[in-house]
Amino acid sequence: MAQNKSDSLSAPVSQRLSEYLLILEHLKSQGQDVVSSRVLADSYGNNASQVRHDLFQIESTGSRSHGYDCKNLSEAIRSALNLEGEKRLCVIGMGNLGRAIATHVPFQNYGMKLSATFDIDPTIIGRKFGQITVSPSSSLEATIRDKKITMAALCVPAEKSQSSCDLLIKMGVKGILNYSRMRLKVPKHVYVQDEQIICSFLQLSYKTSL
Amino acid sequence: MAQNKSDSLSAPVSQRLSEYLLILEHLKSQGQDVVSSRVLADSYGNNASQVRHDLFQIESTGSRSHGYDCKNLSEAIRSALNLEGEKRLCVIGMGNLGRAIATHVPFQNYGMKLSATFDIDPTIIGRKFGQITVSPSSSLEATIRDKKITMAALCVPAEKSQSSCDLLIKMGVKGILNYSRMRLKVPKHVYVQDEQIICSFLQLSYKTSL
DNA sequence: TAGATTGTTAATCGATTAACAATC
DNA sequence: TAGATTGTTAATCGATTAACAATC
Repeated sequence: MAQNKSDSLSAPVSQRLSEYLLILEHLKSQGQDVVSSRVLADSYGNNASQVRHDLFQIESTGSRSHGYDCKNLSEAIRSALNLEGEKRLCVIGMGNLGRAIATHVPFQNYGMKLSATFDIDPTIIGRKFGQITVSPSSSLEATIRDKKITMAALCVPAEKSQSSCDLLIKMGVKGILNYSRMRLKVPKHVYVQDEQIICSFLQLSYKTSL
Repeated sequence: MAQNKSDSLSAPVSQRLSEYLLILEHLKSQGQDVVSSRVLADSYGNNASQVRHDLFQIESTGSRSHGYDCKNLSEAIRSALNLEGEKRLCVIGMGNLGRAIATHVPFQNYGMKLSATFDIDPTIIGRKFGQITVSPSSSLEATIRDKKITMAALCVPAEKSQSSCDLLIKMGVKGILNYSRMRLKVPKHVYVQDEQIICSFLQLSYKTSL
């Protein structure tokens, strides 16, 4: 057995594991039972050595000479990424991006549950996107507390983002995906991941200009 | 002087440079003329040493003892990221995510121009999001050719993504931001960046579970 | 068995951080 | 001048790749 199977995974590794998981789900849906590190690597776009090195860090159980059982591996990755249980999250700001997230992201397949969505606009409050009816922002504090929400996606305009963020943290939210155009100031115990869409385009622009 | 100022930047560096650029634009909008590596680092969330090391790789011109002139630095980063000129791009699939991109991403501030948006749904074709009226997917080939579009954001359902992608590549598109839930198969000369939103949430979930 | 593919360690490579001289 | 901050190199750290024995 040995070492650090239970230590936390580095960011590149956990990132890749979650992408392997999506690939596995797709393979399973196509009736594939087994996959080799080679095939996984071809699909992800890295190499077999890295795939095996990544999987070596979790409780994975490949069969030497036959590759990995898709179902087992999917479960091993889910376990390594702590996807068991049901983490509750909310979306703040139900413009087009908030709607896209509420409507199309398959949280329930990955141990998450979208428990609430919020907006301040009276013409949006009460509408339903995905499974959820939009609540007024004024009910944010009570809702987060009552539904024990621990994560949030922030999809509000730049001016509103820091104040929304402060409120979320005050109510005990531990992780925030920040889609707003402002960087957030947060205490150390809160995890913020910046997802400014323009940056993806800047990267795309740079890479295609080489 | 010396070495590799004109060589291409590594992915982590170009990534961070684009985020520094956003921070600089914000500082400028607040009337800040000058910024130190320390302040930039505090805002980005790394350390001053890394900021200087990153900026060292481009034609930046800080003033020892006073920091960097925001305007100069912004221009130096723009130049390093090849943001000069006007790169034309399109969005395929005008559901909520396509609309969010067309409406809220400030392409024109960063050397890009959204030249077309496409959908197959007749109830969406002809509507206007951002500056652009949605075109029918049937006109995709002609439009990409005529408007010399070189980049695309793919926001279509999983089933449609590979065929849309093939068409884009056939018409000469060099870079694709893939928001669809499928990994794409592309020839080596095409750059694809996967942006599956669920992966951001998986990462958030993992980090907040530690 | 022979062939394929994993598990695992070691080697390489690249990215981050530290340090400090240069200088505004 | 003294203090602040950059520019730049070297040291450290971590991530990726290579290699191959184990084994199904």
